[in-house]
Amino acid sequence: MKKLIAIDGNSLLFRAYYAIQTAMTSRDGVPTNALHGFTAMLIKLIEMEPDYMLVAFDMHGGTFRHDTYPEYKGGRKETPEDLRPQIPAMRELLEKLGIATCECFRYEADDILGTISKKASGDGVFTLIVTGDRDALQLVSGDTHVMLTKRGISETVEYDEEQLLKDYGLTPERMIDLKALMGDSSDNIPGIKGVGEKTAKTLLDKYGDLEGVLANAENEKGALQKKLIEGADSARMSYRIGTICREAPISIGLADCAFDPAALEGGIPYMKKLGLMGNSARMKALAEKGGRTAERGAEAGGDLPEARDGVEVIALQKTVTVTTAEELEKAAKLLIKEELIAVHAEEDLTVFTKSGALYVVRTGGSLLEPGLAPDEIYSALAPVFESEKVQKAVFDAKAFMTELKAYGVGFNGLAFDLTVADYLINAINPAKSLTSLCETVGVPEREAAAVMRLYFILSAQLREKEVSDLYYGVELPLVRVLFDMEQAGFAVDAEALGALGESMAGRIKQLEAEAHELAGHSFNILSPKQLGTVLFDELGLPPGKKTKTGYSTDSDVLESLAGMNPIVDKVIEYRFLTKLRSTFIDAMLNKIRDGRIHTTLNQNVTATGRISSAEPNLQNIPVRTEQGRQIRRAFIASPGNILVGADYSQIELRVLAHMSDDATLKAAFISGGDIHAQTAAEVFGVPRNEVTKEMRSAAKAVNFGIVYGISEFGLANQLGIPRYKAGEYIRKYLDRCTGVRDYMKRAVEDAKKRGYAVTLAGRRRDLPELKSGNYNTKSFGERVAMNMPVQGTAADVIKLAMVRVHDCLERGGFKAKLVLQIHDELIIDCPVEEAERVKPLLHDCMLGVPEEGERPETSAIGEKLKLSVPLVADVAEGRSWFDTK
DNA sequence: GTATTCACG
DNA sequence: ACGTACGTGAATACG
Repeated sequence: MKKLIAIDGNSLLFRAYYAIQTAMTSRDGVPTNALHGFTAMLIKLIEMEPDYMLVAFDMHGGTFRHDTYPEYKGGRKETPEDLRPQIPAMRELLEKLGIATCECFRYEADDILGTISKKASGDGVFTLIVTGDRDALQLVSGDTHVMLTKRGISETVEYDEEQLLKDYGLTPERMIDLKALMGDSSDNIPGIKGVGEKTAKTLLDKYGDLEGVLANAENEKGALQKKLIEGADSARMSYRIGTICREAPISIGLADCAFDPAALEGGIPYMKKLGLMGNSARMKALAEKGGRTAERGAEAGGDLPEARDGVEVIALQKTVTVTTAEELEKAAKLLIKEELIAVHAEEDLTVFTKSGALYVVRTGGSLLEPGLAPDEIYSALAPVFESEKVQKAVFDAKAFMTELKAYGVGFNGLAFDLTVADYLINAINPAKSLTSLCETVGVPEREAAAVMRLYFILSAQLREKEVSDLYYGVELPLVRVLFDMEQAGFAVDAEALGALGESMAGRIKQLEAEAHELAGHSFNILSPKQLGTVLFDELGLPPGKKTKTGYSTDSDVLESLAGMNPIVDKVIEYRFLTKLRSTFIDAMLNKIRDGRIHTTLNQNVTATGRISSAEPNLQNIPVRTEQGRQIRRAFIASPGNILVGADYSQIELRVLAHMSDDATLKAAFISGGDIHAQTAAEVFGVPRNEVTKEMRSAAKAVNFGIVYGISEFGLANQLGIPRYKAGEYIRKYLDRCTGVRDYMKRAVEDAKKRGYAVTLAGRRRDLPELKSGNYNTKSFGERVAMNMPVQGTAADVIKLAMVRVHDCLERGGFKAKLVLQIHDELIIDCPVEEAERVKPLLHDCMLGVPEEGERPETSAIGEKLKLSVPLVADVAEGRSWFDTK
């Protein structure tokens, strides 16, 4: 099927302009920041080998859709001064590159895209619309996809009907209804006032479409009913404004958009003139490639670049396209004999073998194009994926395993995970997609062929950075551990959780009413802006800190106001309770699937090596307040099971004691007892039995501060004491713990010298901040240089423990399963009869007892993580998470 | 989309 | 003189 790429020129330039704020100009002084971004994107799109290309532009001076409605005020933002000259420059460049452009009097770029894609569809041509404007999503169909840019233009998401349904829960046509209801402030589409995305979605789910919603207005309650009735006209107008025209009188046809890569050559001199050096080189390569392909008659592959940097490269020998069940069977038979394959599933499933064969398994399929359904593909290839003998390299193995699992297919024989390797090589900007990884590493292939190439390149980089043992010993085996934890999920008592929420409703209502009463009028307590007005302007309370946008109303400020006006306590409690309810009760209830919550555990997000949890985050379930902690009663063991939990005691301070080799700190841990009290005794120079509560809590703050890379200001802030006093504490601490003082100094010096901070297991974090001339940036870098090795080593320790626990449970034939990790804590859902054996197993693994027959890399990391102070882990059990303490 | 706030380690 | 504690994720408000 032929392919048209249709681009919204204005939208993309706008996005690129905001994404790249650095001032750049061409030789004759034209600003070029947006041009850089745009051409980079253009190159990316040309690499997709379109048959047709078109860039559409807005034409100003009133547009058809808008000025048919006199009540519509128009919503076009002023084009920034230094973006303006870039638009004609872009058009000139496109012309020289032989890429068609189009504008249409009284129509927007959107309408042109809508019109050309409809034409293409009629001619049996597939269209990819590229824009930053979500409005375009209404154009999605079987043969029209929309690629949206995100975070400026660096990331893109391609929407087909399925993806749209997944992200928005709506069909393309209903996207217009959604906008008609919720409006769009950036386009000045009014919608219905007071109806946001959530309400709009709920209404559409209930009544189908906009007219259905409006017809059923009287079925809704109170305020919403009123809004719907009063806003009906506004919504209908918004609907018409929001509907992209697909019959615009454009002067261009599909044939005019025919794209010839060889013609790109013509734009190179102009690109150089504009100062787009890097991009012009890439463009030139594309032009040459295009020329050659044209001469040879579009023969794919065959000209892979030579091996570089001494890295082994497997040349492509042949491409096998699989479109029928018979071909699939044949491919499965051949693949099962392979020792190593690279696999990638994005649009098509691709497999690249060690012998250089590329299999492209066509998914989806349509009347026009053959293809296979995912369940056919996966079940036919199941023996390959499930075989330990066929080793596999994958971009994101956990995601792939999750995909397979949805079709009941397992996965074994993980040889390499690119995302995890990339994370060890550069933890700060982990790759978001295979394509972006290819770009940063400079790999020309795509899909499975790229996975194979990257496998060789990244494994060499792991060796260079001396993180191979950490990778093969901990991070790679951890992929399956995390996958199993996600799949297992945490059992939740939905009724108990719901009841807890119900029980709070009355109090929340009461507090709200009381706060409004005390303010003398109703207002939104959760709006920092409105709350600030009430507290500081109307009630005359003294404002403390300020934020960028106005008064700060955070809990520090509110605490300091307590007692000055009874409203303050109401606000504090109101905030607290609504936080518990919305984040930890309502949101959790929405995430329960067959009685369990399945979080996603991210292995490549944090800069220090920790794991993070999302959708939902189970690592921040309340514990510090008694009322918040009640939520943990709803997190329970499976029927017939019990939860076994264990947490490390003071793991970061123990790691610090080891790394600094500080005599005082080490002695404190070796003798055992209360570390904060001991620190207090040292800092305040009193015997242990004379340490007061206040002294202990001050010492505790100092200990935290030390781990974070202490500063006088930070400690003073935390404790609410004057700076000189905080300085005194720190000096006293460091005078007593000279080993820590030396360590801090050394940590910064070493990081400066090496350019990165490093943990005991060898995990690195690059620290370009240390080279900065900016005091703040540099100071931040210094604190990170002190903190990362400590926090990161603690992460190394518990990750190693997780791999061992998982392995021991599996090999011991236990039914018990790890279900959660919270940085220094592990939780196992354990059959009652296994508990007495699982508890010591968990404890041993956490304390670093090596396992018999584990892989040598794991043992090597175990050796590196042996500390000179004892590790302590407290094990407990209970029916609910509340009880495992 | 960004800012603010707050939950956890 | 500068202006901060380290690492996360999520809900809400608002332009």
